[in-house]
Amino acid sequence: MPRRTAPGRPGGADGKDATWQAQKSAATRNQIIEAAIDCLVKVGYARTTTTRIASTAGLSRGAMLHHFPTKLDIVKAAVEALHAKRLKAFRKSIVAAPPAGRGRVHQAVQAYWQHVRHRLFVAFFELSVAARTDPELDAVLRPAQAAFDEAWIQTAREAFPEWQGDPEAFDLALHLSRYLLEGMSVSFLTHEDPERGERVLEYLEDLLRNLRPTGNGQRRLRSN
Amino acid sequence: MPRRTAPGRPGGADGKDATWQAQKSAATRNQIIEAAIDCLVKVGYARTTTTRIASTAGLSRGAMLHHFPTKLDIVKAAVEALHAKRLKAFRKSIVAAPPAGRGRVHQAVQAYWQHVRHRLFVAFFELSVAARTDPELDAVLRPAQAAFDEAWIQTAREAFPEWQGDPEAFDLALHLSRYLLEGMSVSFLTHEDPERGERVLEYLEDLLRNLRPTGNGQRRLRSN
DNA sequence: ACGGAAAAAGTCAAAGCTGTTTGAAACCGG
DNA sequence: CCGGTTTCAAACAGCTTTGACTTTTTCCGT
Repeated sequence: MPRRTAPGRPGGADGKDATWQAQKSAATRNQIIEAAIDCLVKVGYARTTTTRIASTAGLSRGAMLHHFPTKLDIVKAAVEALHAKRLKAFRKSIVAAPPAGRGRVHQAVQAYWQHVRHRLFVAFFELSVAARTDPELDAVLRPAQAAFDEAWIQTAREAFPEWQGDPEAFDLALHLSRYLLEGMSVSFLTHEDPERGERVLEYLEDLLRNLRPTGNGQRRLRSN
Repeated sequence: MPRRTAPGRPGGADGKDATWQAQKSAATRNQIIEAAIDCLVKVGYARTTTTRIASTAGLSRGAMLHHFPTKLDIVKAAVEALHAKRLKAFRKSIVAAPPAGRGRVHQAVQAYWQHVRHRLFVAFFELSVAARTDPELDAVLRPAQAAFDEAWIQTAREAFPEWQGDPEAFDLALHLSRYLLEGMSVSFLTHEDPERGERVLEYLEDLLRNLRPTGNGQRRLRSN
């Protein structure tokens, strides 16, 4: 019977305090994961090499490879950590919304806008783009993304019960906001100066206020 | 006095028919550029190597390097060709819009939607993402992108004179459409199945119809 | 203190990439 | 036909990356 906690398990997972060594191992793994996310943001996926990750984490490549035998193992762990952090941050910002009034939509839009401006989104975005042409990475990212999307939508449903009377409007509002804000964020990331988003953000808030169900299940905005 | 047209100049640029050799040279360069764009779409920027471009173009790497001494030279030529093609395609699709009525907004939205779904947009997108973390590439792409944006906006202004009574509304409509459709396209490129865009496209058309000036310079949609 | 396990570091081979150089083939005007 | 130019192809050197393997150091229970 092994006498020590296996590497990778967080300390205390078996109900007993982990040895210092096991805790140190878990801390090193976390350090590597943080370094990987850092590299994704700073130099993009293509230049996120095992050499650069190890250097950023402050240990040798050999040491790093002891914890994660292949680069894909690091990427898997980074994807998992990334999505957990993003979901946690999103939940936290959503609960800060006022219970009613104009400020509620404003806060929700600002929350998602900050979400897509965050370095964690940049890291995720780099992985997404690389996965388009990398089947191995796609096989890792796709299920994780599906799980994230499911949890994200569930979080939004719970946070905005007043919309559930009109699921169709809610679905439209959710996707409209997501595409628009992610599109704007990507534009600012790649080639635009982030100075012209405010008008669009205000307009989106107006749209969501008009889309919001009024109690009779009917949206106010009508086509010409 | 040189007796032959310099490589790189299109045949007939000096007012005389180019030699067959010069035409062949121009055709080879075009072949290389097409191959580079193909590689960007198929394998992404990071894997678009000189080896792969030459192979796709159907000639040796040495031959290719005779025409473009460095990889950045190929990229520069590809960026130029890409933007010229995208602008041409955009202009062509815009003039197909009906002169008035509901169909006008529909056609304009469909035109831009097809534009951002096209392989040329994918190639441009790959370059954009790579340029975020590559100063050398950014130095090439940024001015080209600025010129493209300028020409694109000018094309839109000329194609939609009825909006010019309300430049603010036009600017909002333009950016709203762009961010939304590019965000949706990027989502479909990277991780989503392209099956849920229709509701959003219809909604965008409604928004644009509501934003369109009615002659008294006032938008119909109002905030709560 | 000791032996075994784990963590850390160093080394190696293979593969691939880029830009440079050299050589061969094709083209063209005199 | 010939010499010069252009296009094409091959070879080379230098660099970087990855995963595997070996060695060293640290840690821990007996």
